[in-house]
Amino acid sequence: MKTRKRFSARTSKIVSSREDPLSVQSVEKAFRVLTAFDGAIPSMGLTQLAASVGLDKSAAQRFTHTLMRLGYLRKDPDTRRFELTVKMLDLGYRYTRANPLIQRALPYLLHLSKTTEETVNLTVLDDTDIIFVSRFMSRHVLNNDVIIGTRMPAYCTAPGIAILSRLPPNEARNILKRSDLVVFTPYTTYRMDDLLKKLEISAAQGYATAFDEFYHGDLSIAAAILGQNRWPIGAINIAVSRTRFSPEEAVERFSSLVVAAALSVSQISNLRR
Amino acid sequence: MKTRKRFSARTSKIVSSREDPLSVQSVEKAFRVLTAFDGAIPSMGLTQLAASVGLDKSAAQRFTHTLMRLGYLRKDPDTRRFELTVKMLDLGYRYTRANPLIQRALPYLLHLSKTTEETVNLTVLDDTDIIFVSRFMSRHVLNNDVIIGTRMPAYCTAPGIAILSRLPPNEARNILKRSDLVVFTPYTTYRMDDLLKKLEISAAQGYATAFDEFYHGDLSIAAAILGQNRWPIGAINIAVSRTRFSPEEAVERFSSLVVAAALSVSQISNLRR
DNA sequence: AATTTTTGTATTGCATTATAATACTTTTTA
DNA sequence: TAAAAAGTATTATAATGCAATACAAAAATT
Repeated sequence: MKTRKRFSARTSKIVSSREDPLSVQSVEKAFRVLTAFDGAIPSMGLTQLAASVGLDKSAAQRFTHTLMRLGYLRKDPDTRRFELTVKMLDLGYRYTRANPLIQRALPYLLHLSKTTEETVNLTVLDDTDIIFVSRFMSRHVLNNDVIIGTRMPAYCTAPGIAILSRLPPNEARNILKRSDLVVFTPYTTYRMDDLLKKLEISAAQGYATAFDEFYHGDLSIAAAILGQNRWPIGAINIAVSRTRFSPEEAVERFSSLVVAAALSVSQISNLRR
Repeated sequence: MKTRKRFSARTSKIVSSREDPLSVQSVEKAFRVLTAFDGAIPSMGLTQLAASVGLDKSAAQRFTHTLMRLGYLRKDPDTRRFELTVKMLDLGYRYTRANPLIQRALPYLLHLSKTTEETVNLTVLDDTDIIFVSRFMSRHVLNNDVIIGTRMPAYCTAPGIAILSRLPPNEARNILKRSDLVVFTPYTTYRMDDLLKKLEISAAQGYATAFDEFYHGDLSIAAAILGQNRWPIGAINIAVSRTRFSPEEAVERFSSLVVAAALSVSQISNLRR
């Protein structure tokens, strides 16, 4: 009867291991535990954690123990709740330091930041999102809760459109199709044909714009960075506040700077096709 | 007889598992693989990776496979070398968002940053190091390769001294003893009794200073943030360039601001003992 | 250009490791 | 104060992860 219980209990696991026998399930579970914590759920007790990641108490126990030993998790001695440790930052730090694009772009971003005194970002694409990987905020900055690691949908951001516009058209189209096209503001471009038109315009002029599409009052101008195969590997953008510039002024002032910086970081001689 | 076989076959592993049978070794190995990459070694082939983390090729194969499936590692299709993906940033991001100290401190840091127009940092202690967890750079910034996640030795930084000075004296002493006291500049404080004196001064005046101790030309003033038990949980510092201020001017201008901000973020009514 | 060596990929039987049940302890709630 | 819930510790079992091996594909060398 013991065996029977076990059998029924593990059916799903057996299936999943069959699907990919090379994959180490313990590792996957450990990451399930780690990624159970975020801004909404900053700490959990063992039972709560176990429930939230779909493990039994024993398993949760072993993984929390392991992750504590490795230093990524700590348990508050009073509340006995688990929380992430600062060592988690090491992981992101490793990526930043190991990434040649970020290292190569750094001086250009700094230069842009100092000459314009506006907010300058480097972003990369991850499926349907862009992720901020390097950021220099101006003192006029609008938005303080965009930090390194923040994700935004590609379709409604200047960097996202700039990157998509340099992908083969059907690739870009696929990404847009997969995207959850939410209307964040009255100015959000969300209709597929409007988005495709934006891509065309971006490809033609060499830079993309997004005015009030995600945040109210945010004017953003971006140009894609291309790798050796002319494949877009990221984007540089400048973001300014509508209170200080009109869209036209912003384009006039910053588009050529952004394009020039993106070209400098690109591993090719000319951004145009 | 089973037990006997176990014993002979895998002596080293048995030892380690005996020491801590609750720990999941696969997870530990996965993290060995992930943390093999950094600025110095941004990418590796399978064999090289296996050698560098002390796994055989089979194991390296399974862990890279697993980590790729989870999205933290990618393999360049041309070079077949592995590298970290931007998903690593998610992990650090989770910590930042889940950490109540960082969230609580944010508005005060922003305020400091805007009013002073100087570089403002929030740091926490991790053993003998401080780690930058939040940072607002001024345009006069000296040092561009300090980013979120950067570690520095506590003993030669203002935030480090500020934090240590609020620990029980023998705790602070133990940390200093464990520290590798490197002389970075001619002004680095590295003798134990000088360091202890710095702690005393910091405790007495409520803020710590570090002038040219790690970077030439860097003047830093820090105050510790205390938790409910008056235990230091981090520090706020302002860093300015010697080209623009003398140490005395910097102290005069910024020490009270830093102390006030740290007190505001602290969960107590008064920074003094 | 051919050969050797190195590196990467795929497969499999075996036994160690991870598992999950259970018992026990402590804390919280009623 | 009792009951319930949460956390901790232990252990037999078998499924998982292991490492050997074979195969394939690039580099490196001749």
